[in-house]
Amino acid sequence: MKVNNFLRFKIKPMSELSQNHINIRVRFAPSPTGYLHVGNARTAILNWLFARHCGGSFILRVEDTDMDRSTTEYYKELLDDLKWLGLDWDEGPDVGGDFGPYKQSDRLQIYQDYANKLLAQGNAFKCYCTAEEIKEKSELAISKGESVNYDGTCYQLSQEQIRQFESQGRKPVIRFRVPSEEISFSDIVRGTITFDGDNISDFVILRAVGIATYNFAAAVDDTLMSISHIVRGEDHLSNTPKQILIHNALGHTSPNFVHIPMILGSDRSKLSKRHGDNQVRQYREKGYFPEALVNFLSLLSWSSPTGDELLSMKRLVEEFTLERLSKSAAIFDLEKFNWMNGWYLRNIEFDKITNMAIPFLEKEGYDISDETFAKKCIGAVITRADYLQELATRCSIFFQDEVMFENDTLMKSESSKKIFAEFLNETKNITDWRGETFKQIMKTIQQKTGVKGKDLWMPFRMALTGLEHGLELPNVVELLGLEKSKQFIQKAINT
RNA sequence: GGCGCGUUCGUCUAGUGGCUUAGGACGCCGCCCUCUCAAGGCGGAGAUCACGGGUUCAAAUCCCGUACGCGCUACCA
Repeated sequence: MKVNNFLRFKIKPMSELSQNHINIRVRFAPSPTGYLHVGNARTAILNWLFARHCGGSFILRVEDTDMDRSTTEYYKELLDDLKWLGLDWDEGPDVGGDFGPYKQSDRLQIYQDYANKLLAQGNAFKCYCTAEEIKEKSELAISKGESVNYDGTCYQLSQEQIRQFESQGRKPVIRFRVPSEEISFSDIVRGTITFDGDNISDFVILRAVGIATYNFAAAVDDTLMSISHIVRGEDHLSNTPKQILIHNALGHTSPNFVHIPMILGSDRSKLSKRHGDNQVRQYREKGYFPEALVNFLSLLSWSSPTGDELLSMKRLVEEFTLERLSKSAAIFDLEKFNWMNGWYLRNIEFDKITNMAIPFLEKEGYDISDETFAKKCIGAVITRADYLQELATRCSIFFQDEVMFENDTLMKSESSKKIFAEFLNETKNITDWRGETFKQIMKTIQQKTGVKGKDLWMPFRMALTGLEHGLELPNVVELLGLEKSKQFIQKAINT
């Protein structure tokens, strides 16, 4: 039987007007079971933007109730990646706060107490069914076309039955008893959403080992931490009625819900390793910029009212509102992200770029003892790279001792041999070697040999860099220096 | 299987009943610049607004249905 309890569960919708109040409290609640996923990063970013836009609080809560998969190593890396993104939090496991502790593993007693309260109130019950028994029953239900619900085996156990289970060594879990009624709530992105309790199974809130499960811990903490808006991924939409049920049973008011769309891979399935890099750390290691990642990720399912896309953190904070969140999932388009990062590469202050790029050059094994030289190399290739690792790779032409030709047929022609020979001849007495000098020599070669344009420049580019297309040669030779330039041309002649 | 959510150019999106011959960005193509390739500037192609019904003088925008996609259905989060 369904009892319409709509009014009881209805969440008062909060308009953007009231969001300007100071008591906006949002949280990012990751579990430290791996490196930060870009989807989670986007959730963190949106929470942070919302909090900063409203002058509210951004809280970091670590959900490590899965003891098997959570590690302190990942916990540290998580914080590190969030900081790298430029996010900061007002309360969290590392900075403390009035609503701590902020690590769920430090709150286990709280969950046990609340579970006992629900037990005493009759909102929960001990269940001795094994995982195997439950699985068997749910498969049967599916085969019959029914929704997979707990069948109530342990609702009314006698003392005798309990004794029997205990003597078998069974440890009970605590399940929440889902009432047979409608659960309705207002999602700021999606509007009113209604679930029927009859379609929700009695779910475990406390494991046999006494540790709370996600839905329970999250529901308890969100109210205890006075969270005003839960901004999280759409994959939690179906968890929401369970959490509301818990809030309600505990006599708490539910926060506002904001379910943001998922980020998908190119084939529209959930973004995973298969699609390439899906961790913040991977982009970080390739030399993408945090401000570019934040910019790009915030534009997945959100847009500025101005229509602009290149947005600083400052502008994102100023312009971000929940109203402009879209409902549909977005594909992570690496090509567009590359473009955006490339834009940052070319627009961030050059000194900052070089400081960030130098470690990447080092990693390539280049000799960067001459910093001025390294900077010039970076400047020479900056328009041809989208991220620092690519930039470093492109700098190889300045540090290699030998040129590997992409295509050597170009250099075997009569005219190529002629212009190369002329080059060696012209540089015999040169001491002052700059790009201008090279240009002059090229002009002279052209006059003497009659070779010009592509036929003149292409062989030189191939001889000096090994590439058919690429940099402005005067720049290249200046950085290469006279000796190396001559040496490379000599090698080209011998090819 | 059940329940929930979603669906505008290849991709990210604007659009909240007439301002829309559906706008912008990435990518693609062309032109300019130029020794080449980038970068930059300019321009172009690209969407019967998933499909089918309604409501309305008028619908991408409101309602219903269908299809497809995604999520949840764990003693994961």
